[in-house]
Amino acid sequence: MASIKDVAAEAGVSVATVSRVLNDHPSVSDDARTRVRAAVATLGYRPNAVARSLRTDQTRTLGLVISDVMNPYFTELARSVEEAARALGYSVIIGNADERPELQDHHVRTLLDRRIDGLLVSPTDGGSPLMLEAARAGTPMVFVDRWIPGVDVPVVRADGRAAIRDLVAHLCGLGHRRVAIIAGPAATTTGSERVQAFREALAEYGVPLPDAYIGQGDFQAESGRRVTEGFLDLPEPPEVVFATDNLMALGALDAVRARGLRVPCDIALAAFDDIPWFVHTDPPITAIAQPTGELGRAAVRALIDRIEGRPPQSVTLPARLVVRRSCGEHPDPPHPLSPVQRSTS
Amino acid sequence: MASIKDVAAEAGVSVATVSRVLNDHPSVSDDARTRVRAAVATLGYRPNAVARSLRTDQTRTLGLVISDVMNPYFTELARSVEEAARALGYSVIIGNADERPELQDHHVRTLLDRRIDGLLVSPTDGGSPLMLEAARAGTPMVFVDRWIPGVDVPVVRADGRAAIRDLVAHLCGLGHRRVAIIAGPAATTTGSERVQAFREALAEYGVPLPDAYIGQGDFQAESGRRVTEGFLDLPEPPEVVFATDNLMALGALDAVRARGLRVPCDIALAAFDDIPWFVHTDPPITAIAQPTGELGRAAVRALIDRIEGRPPQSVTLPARLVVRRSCGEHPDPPHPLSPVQRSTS
DNA sequence: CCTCCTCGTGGAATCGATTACACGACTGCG
DNA sequence: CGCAGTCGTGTAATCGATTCCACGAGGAGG
Repeated sequence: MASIKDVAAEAGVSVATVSRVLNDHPSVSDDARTRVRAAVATLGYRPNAVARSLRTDQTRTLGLVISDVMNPYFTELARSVEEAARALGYSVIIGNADERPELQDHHVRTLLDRRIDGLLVSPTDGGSPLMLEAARAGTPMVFVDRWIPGVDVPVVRADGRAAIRDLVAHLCGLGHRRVAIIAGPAATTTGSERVQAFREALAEYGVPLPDAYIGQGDFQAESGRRVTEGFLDLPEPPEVVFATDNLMALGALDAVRARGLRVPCDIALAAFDDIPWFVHTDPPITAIAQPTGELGRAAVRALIDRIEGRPPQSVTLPARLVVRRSCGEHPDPPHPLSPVQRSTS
Repeated sequence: MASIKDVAAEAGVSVATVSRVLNDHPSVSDDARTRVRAAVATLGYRPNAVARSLRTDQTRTLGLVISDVMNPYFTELARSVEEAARALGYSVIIGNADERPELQDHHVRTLLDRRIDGLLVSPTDGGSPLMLEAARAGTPMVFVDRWIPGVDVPVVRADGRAAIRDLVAHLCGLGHRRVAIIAGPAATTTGSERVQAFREALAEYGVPLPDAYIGQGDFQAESGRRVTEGFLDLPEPPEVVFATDNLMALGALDAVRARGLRVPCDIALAAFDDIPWFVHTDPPITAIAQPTGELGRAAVRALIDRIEGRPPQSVTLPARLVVRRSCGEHPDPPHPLSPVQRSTS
């Protein structure tokens, strides 16, 4: 592959001049500029990004470590992050932690070794020493969706509490009193926050949330299935199951089906994180939707602010409830014919 | 950040010795080795991958350019590729082309600029000059899922023809005669191959495939919706719609719903590419499943063979039909000797 | 005792870029 | 005509690693 020296030779100038042309430095004569441009074209020369990064100490690359690529929420997040970064001239390298702390650390380490300019993380656990150390060492970093408390790193996330209150109002309005929740790992902020918000909202309606109705999941489909089976085995099973992410909702649906039960007649179901497929499940699933695209854009903005020396800021955006049919019909149906997607705010 | 020089100073040896310790070179005394190890630990030193890559001319990184990350099929492919690559000591950088040739070229270019060791591509179009050029220039490359004809690059893919014949048999056995297909872009091999296989299989049953029943899609949900609406507007709409990817099937389902029609009573639906959500749609959707994980692993194996100087080989794996309820029930009750695999929901 | 190996080590070149500095040519002004 | 400034360009240092080569010490063998 042609190097800058080959271009210099071909154009009859020094490498310094070639470099200046490449970087649009003003003090280059028109003559030299055109000769260099021609040489670049005939040789099909492309600057070696590795060499350039070594010299300039910047890679124009962002690392994104997410908890689980197979979760459509994170896929969409990754997509919007890449899009926003590309618009600002940055590339993104994605690391998939698969909800496994050691895999998360592996990716953080290799990203750091590659000297990425900044790191976007949705932590799988409560705080790996590696990440803490990186943050302390001054690696530009922003948490997205989940975060680690007590670390001085901006956080970009959605606040689901209002939407969870709306959901509880919806459920109670439907007459449900025995409601259960499939929690995410307590080590994740989203895991504990959603349970707490749910409990508080229920309390406002005088509805208890007994321990037996709190199942411990891990944000993966299989755990949703397992926890739901536990609920169904209870002497008095819940009337509603609220899965705190979409994958666990899928598992819950599996478990309900496997027993030959129907949603919502036999048991109601709601989920955190809305995805396109929820419109088409049987029945369409009531879910809490995050402004995923906005989240990704805001996270990139914050990180690049931090990288380029501007003060970054944390961002919290509201989530919203999207009512469908998986929790039962309203006793007074406003529009009995409309099949899907009503949203409340 | 500490460099190799700092480690050398701390350990009281030369950078050459540090490098030898880092790379497990045999001729280093035990004494020096332990001193270097200690220095590495106290400084928290990590080798700079950028500098190393510049010197060794290898990045131990693979590029993967896929057509659309939001398509669960490709998400899964990406995941299995990353997993297989990691097991062999390589990282993966994913580029999402979003079915747009210019975006595909953008990613190929930045990947090449970063001097990745090899490129895995699922081409969005019939052959960008950039990719052809890269292949000719000797960049290790492997096509996965889709490919560009006439280029000497190994291909790892699933052959859907047998499964499509099974699907046609299933449809004809159900008594359907007016069958339509939503095709992918003709420029992609999968786009044209699936239509052709479908047409040939239908011919064996004496069923025609009129032009009016061939809709042109682009592998995105919106096109599935648009094409399906066109079918429904026909004076004699089809009895079955076969979407050649899962996203277009989703769009088709949308369009059918929007008309207040039901699957499969009013119109049957089948899709290429099976995904977990198809079990839970209303009704569960009959689909052709690819061995996605195997495909990803085989592609990585082929590419790394090529990179490390072993002869790479093309791989073709069979896809298989998964019958669910979206094409209607068999007229004759549960028939266990069906040649195709039934899924238990 | 001298020679020849082997072994561990360090010096220095190298990868492909960027950029500080020096230098020569030219311009303009006094 | 001479001096100062501007402009375009080239030389060389540099980034952080790897690796070839040379060198000195020590052991084995003649």
